Amino acid sequence: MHTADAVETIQREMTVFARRARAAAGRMHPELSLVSYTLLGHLEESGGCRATDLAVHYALDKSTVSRQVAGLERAGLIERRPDAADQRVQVLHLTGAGRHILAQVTESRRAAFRERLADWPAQDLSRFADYLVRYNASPGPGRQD
Amino acid sequence: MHTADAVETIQREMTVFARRARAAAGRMHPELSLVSYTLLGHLEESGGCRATDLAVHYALDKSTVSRQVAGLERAGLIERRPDAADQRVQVLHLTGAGRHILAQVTESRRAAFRERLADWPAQDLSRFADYLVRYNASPGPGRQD
DNA sequence: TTCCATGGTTGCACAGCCCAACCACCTGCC
DNA sequence: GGCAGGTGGTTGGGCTGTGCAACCATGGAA
Repeated sequence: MHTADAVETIQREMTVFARRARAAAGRMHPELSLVSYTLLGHLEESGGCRATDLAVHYALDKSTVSRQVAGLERAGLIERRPDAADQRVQVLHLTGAGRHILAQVTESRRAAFRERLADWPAQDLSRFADYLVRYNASPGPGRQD
Repeated sequence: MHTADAVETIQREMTVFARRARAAAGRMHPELSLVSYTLLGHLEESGGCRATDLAVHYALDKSTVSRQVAGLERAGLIERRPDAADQRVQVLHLTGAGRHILAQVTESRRAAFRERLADWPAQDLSRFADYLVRYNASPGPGRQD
């Protein structure tokens, strides 16, 4: 495959994937949208952070994050803790329930991916993962984090 | 990288990508949403098809496609032609303007991807493209096409 | 001819998003 | 101290994309 074709293909396939991912996530886990899942995952990974951090990391408007966070708190999946050093700040943390749901959804997502990738040779899997990381890590439009 | 980790990584990175793609596309091309772009692209590629075909291919509700198509027609980017064999059917075709805009957006998207992938070795590009095709082609949740 | 399937549209509701305006707090400078 | 400008967060308003359900028109088979 020539380089130009490869770039073209990557563009098209990434787009197709993006077009489907949200809907697929919604069908798989009606209880936790793709957005919520992502935010929860980030909280777990970071061990708690501010709403602004989430907004910056995901290139979302702070109002969007604010409403998502409000929803997640209403659902009892996260809690806000005051920051001792700055009264404006609320540090967001997963609750037990949040951690539980996140683990469940992660597991079922993982199972779906595993099934889908079941017949891939290990080396291909590993390379694919590497390429995705490299792609997402590269600077580009829509990447302000 | 172990297989389990690779699967985990692929899941996470694909999700991150999906989270960003729509917004990035919107920022890059306010005149043509990711959805419209995708539909136009499919029309170009297929040389004209029915709304139902689009809906099936992209796992969208037919009402969604109907509205998208209406918008694209209003914008003068596509036209509907009656199907001689079935009076219910409207075959959708790109107009000259549609072809023109699609080419522009494709080119600028291609440029963005190219820049982003500029320092990738050709072999990696080609393998990455191949993996994405393979992934998208595999059956899985959210894939009814 | 009658009945069901299929292609498409419309009404309705909802999620996710952004922008702008706003409040509360922090920080630096006078 | 006190004011100005920056920062974290919320709220109001509006748009797009989406699905579901109900509907209409046409096609096709019993």
